[in-house]
Amino acid sequence: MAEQETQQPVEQLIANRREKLASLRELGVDPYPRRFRVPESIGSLRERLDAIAPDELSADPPKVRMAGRIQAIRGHGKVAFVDLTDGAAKLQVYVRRDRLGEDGWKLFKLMDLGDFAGVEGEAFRTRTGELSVAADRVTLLSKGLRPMPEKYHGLTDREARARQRYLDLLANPDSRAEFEARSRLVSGIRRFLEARGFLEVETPMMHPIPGGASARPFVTHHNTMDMDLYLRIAPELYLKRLIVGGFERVFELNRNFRNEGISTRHNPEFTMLEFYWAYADYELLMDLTEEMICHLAEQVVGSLTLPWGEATIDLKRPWTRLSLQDAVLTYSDLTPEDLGERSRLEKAAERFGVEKIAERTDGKLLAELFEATAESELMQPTFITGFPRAISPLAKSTAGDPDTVERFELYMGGMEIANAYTELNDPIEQRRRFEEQARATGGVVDEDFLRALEYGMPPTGGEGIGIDRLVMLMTNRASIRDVILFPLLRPRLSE
RNA sequence: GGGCCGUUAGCUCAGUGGUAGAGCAUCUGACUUUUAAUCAGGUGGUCGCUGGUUCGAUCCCAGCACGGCUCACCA
Repeated sequence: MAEQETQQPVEQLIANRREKLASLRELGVDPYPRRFRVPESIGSLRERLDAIAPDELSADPPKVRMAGRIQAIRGHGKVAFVDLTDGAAKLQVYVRRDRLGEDGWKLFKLMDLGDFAGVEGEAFRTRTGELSVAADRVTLLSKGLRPMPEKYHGLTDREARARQRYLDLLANPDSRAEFEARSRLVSGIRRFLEARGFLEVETPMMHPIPGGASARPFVTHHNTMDMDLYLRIAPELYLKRLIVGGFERVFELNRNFRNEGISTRHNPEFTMLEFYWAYADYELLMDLTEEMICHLAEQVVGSLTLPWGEATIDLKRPWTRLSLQDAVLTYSDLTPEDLGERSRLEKAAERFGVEKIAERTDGKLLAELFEATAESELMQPTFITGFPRAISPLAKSTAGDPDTVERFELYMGGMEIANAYTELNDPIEQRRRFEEQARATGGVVDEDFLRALEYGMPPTGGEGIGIDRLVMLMTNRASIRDVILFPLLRPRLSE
């Protein structure tokens, strides 16, 4: 209907395909049939056929059956070559008019790039040696109405790639490979931890009290209970309740939500691994972290050296361990005296552009100086230790040094990757820290968590690893948006 | 939120103060072993949106939208 309306260009291309769709229906063809069973993927079919010697293949051509998306059509008059792909692999189909018959050929001519097709035929090799299937029958499995991205350059516009990820995955094999790598990484983590007796658990994503980190939460509301809830900023306090409950090794690998700025390293929802290990401490966690990340790199990348922009990250163990203070001293011209008394510290902070100096504690200033001087320089895997107690409310203090805690952060590629500590399990000390924090920032004390600690929590080591950033490192991507299938973007008004 | 940059055909990209071009895709024709098939011809544009300057703006200026990088916020 309404054919005389002014047609926009895409609409013309769509109209072409809709006309073919109508023609197919007139021929009695269902353009969206219910099923087309295939015994195997194109990749596995290919592999099987590749193993057959050429003369054997031509002597006794195997009957094959496969399905996939039409990626290319090279027409040659009464013959055509079609690339059929299932995303992972592709196999060429040789279509002949005399082999399909008039009806089959007419039907084939109504197919377009991007349509899904089922093919039955015989395998053979062309004279250039290309493994192919001579089609006896081509069945339309799904008609596409929109034109596919260009075959050679793919889809490069970064905004379009993120908004229409399905097109990115279709058109850019590299992108697909990176998300497959992400999947292998996540599954590798599960197997690694399960093999060591860790139990995967699921704790609430909606919290009555946000806790476990200091970021601003997203707020939502439950109507029938008439209560505000916060999307979790960290699962930490729930996982430790499970340690209290007697699960001695637990992990959770899922989303956290933080209502903060967006950058190449921050997405409002991101994936975090947190695990807790009873009777362990942060020293053991460092060993486990080295072991796990090396294991994952070998599994996902196949190597312990990771290309990272202009640099190369070498995961060979052992990794450098450096205190927060030594890191600042190493990556700046500051002296130990500059980091000593308050006035010197403030001066140093000012010199490196730290803001709100007056209202920040000594420990916070040191951490700020670390960020300003060392963080972006830490390319090789480095455990930073010696964190001030004042910025670590959930960590146990170092023996003989009440101002420092048993905590480390792992840095690689100039990014924070992990954060871990020997968990504070003294309920009285934990209450003091919470109350101190509540006074300073106006937060709410999680009484239920404190009550759990009062029942007794064993000495425990706990760690969080930012999975998106780890994927960035393993796939050499500079932006977190490249490793999240559907990163948050503002909606576009048109469309 | 600040700074810098970008937005041209479905896709990938050129380009100019005088109403826009290429390749791929699409359409028509030729072609029975091609593979970024080839050859010939055609269709396709609100040059992100809105204003301003100008005889004339896709181009210059301003605002807005969306995106990229970066700083800030933030672990």
